[in-house]
Amino acid sequence: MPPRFGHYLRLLHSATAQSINAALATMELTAAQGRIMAFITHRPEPPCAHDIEEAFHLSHPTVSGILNRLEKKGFIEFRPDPQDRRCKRLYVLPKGMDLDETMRSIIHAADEQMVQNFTPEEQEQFVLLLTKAICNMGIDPSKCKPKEE
Amino acid sequence: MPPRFGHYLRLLHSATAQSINAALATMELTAAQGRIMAFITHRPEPPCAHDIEEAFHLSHPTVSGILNRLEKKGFIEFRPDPQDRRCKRLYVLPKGMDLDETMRSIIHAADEQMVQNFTPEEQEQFVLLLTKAICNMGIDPSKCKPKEE
DNA sequence: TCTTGTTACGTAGCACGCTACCTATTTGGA
DNA sequence: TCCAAATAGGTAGCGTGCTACGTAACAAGA
Repeated sequence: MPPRFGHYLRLLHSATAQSINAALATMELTAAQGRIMAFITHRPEPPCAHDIEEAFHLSHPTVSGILNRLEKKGFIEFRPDPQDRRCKRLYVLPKGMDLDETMRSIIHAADEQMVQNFTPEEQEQFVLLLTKAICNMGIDPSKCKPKEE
Repeated sequence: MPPRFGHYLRLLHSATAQSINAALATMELTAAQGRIMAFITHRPEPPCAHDIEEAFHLSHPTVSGILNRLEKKGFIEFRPDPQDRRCKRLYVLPKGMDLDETMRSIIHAADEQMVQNFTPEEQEQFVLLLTKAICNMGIDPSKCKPKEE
């Protein structure tokens, strides 16, 4: 029997994404939009699009599309940076601030559900194996840290 | 520090998908198309679209789109089932057969790369934790077995 | 200064995943 | 038999991911 890690990875990833999407649907948000809202909200300084590309390891057209949808829905606002006119700084509007706590708890709950019956040692091992595998695929997980900790 | 399993999962999944996509690009295939080609090729009987939906846990419009692209490229062929006119049976054409070995080795190589420096115990543990997490998200991994084994 | 390279972002176009809604066929019970 | 439910699949429309290409602004060396 071949390893089939890729197969299991795909199953688990899509299951969690769908779970989060379903829970966030009531507040007009998707999983991807929620993760990025959390990132912008909890930054010490208003980030620009490029910061999100690095933190989430996404291409810039992908980020651009998500930000445009967030702006259209009134969750965030773009303001030009006077120091560097190439950057659009991202500001969370009140409508976006309101969602923050509920949204983060939903995303957190999905993580908890995934490992609900894991022992603390298993959880630790799971993170260890995941990060090790990510490194094997040529990505530095420490450079993709959406939250400050 | 929160668990952030979802974040790592997303990173790892997209990294492997991109790696496979890059390797398969020379033969006009994507990762999703390759996995489904392998499934159809190694079935004892020609499957129908519904078999693929179950094996990969995908919605039927998703499967339908991938199959249509495979047909357009001449890798597979649809033939109506005389017993049940609702089904289109999927037949691999010679052009698709030719790719099989190379394609499977590419997909296998990505799995190997992911766990290249894992001990056999770590590999076993990784599969165990992944399947356990998949069950926690309400999916039965044993019902999603793309290959016969 | 000017030119060249890098950086931040825009747009086009595509694959893949979904939900929602539709048709056609089969199946099973009254 | 006939009607209703279940099943297989189609289409529309959208969000998320990508590559490839273009533009504007910044940065650094000749």
